[in-house]
Amino acid sequence: MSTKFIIYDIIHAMENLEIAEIFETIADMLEIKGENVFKIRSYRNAAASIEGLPVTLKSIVEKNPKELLDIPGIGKGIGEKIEELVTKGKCTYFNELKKETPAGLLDMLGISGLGPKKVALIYKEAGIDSVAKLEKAVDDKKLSKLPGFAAKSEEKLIKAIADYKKLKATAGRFRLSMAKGVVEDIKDYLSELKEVKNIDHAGSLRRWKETIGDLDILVSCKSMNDSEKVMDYFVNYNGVKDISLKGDTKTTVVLKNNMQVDLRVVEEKSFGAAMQYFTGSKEHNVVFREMAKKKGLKVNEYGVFDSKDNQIAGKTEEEVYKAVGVKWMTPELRENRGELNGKNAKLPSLIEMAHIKGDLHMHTTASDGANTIMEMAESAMKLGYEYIAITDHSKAVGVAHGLDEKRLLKHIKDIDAVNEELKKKKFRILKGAEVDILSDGSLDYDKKTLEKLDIVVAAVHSNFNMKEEDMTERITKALSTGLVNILAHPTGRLINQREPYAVHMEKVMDCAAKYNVAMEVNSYPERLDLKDTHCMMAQDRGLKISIASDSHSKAGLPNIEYGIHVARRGWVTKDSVLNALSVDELFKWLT
DNA sequence: GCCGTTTTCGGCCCGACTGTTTTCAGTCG
Repeated sequence: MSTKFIIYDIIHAMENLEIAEIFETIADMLEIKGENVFKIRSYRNAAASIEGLPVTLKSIVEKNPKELLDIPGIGKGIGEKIEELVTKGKCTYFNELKKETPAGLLDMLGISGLGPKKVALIYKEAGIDSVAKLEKAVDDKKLSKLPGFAAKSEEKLIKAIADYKKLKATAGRFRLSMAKGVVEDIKDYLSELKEVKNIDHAGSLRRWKETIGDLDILVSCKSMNDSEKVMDYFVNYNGVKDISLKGDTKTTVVLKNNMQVDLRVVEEKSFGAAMQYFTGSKEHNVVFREMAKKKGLKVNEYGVFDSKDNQIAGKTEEEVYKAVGVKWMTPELRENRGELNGKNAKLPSLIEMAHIKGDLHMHTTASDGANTIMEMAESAMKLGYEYIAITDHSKAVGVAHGLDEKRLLKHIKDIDAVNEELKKKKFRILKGAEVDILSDGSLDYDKKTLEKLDIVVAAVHSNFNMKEEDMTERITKALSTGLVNILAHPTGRLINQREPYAVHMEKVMDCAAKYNVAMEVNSYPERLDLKDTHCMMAQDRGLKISIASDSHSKAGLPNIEYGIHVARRGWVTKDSVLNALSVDELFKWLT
């Protein structure tokens, strides 16, 4: 092996998410150091910008490093650091900072109530540089000697350290579907109070982010005199474990499942402004408020105010946007990806539930589903669909009672029979299968059997032992047979367990484009792994996107809602969605 | 460190809650 190859192997090509994380860490270290706050913000902006990027930084650097400067939030300094990270696999500035900042200090920042100033103080005055040492110091009552740390601070720290450890075990974020269930329950509970006029949830859940950090709920009352009553009632919700803080307008609790919930109470004339404010994203709001400022206006959670501090908008979100000269936009778009003032300020017309004509991934009792072919079809008709595809597991997934050739052939006949029955209702069931790409390098069935199917969904099932390069290779091999119509969960990973590698996704998408394979946005609550950025990557390549429920019961069909919203976050339009096609158009695409 | 329809310097979003203060800094979202 030549030296060149050895070096390439050692230097692991830096991925977008890793680079974003390095900039976040740099920002944390600069905060502890007490650096200029705007410099710190620049690093955080750059990190956020990189996270939402639909292309790899590696591909930009390879093409032309100067194009890095076109990315919002990235200038000369950070651009150079990205180039160094991509080509050399390291960042000198980052390494220098690391030398002067003990790693444990960064962990300590994760403890609620401890910010950079206090961490720096504890480190300087008491030499504490890890969560473990901090825990011991609190136990030994050593912290109370420090300025600003009285008895109450220590008491709070003990709790905060315990919470930190628990939250770390759950990686700090929760699945969208779980968060949705919890928030609806709390909203039901709060609406029983007659003082509550309006109630809705905001935050990343309203933006339908794939994972949720905490819940934000907003309530409006006729008079702020009622707010205390609302807060008292809220903290008595039976899921509440701890009350973190409680005031007239803002209360924060931690639920028994360690989820944090913020409740805000505002007057009715401010409800829209508060919804806008707390829906975010933070980056979207910063740009929005800057735009307002340029027009001599001020935006906060109570409304839009003119130079004389008169409120000119605030009751509804629409009027808040309008007052600043922006058309209201759906929360999924509010990520500062150019939706406010970018070159493409013309917003896309996004896919909607009403556009969906069918669902191309579901299971029946033949493998691990709970309902029959007919039951699934009837439920789909109730949703107004024209067609579905039955795609039971192949024999590769033994635990799911996957079908071998013989059982698949019988399954096909069964589907034919149901199709015959539903003919007069003009409903069509496509004969399909979900094959597993990683199993043995084949597509689980021979070519003759696969050609009897209308549609083949190829899935990459979780395999934590397989190297990313090997996964890419197997996917490429499978797609190049020309027998696959849809590629499902190409990362093979479940959310929160491991992030997919951007380079892997880029190669897979290029391959899918070459063989005209659609990418699936999977709505199964445990998955949702084709993320917003992946949808953008797919659309950039002209790929069709299949938004599927992957339901294992008739009750699971409406879960497609989650996939639709994730696709909307990725600016997916109706034209890109495979299952927005009519049944005739779909068959035309398949052949 | 980034940015520009007040442009190459001088800005950079806004407010609630807490604890320990004696009027506010730190943290958080």
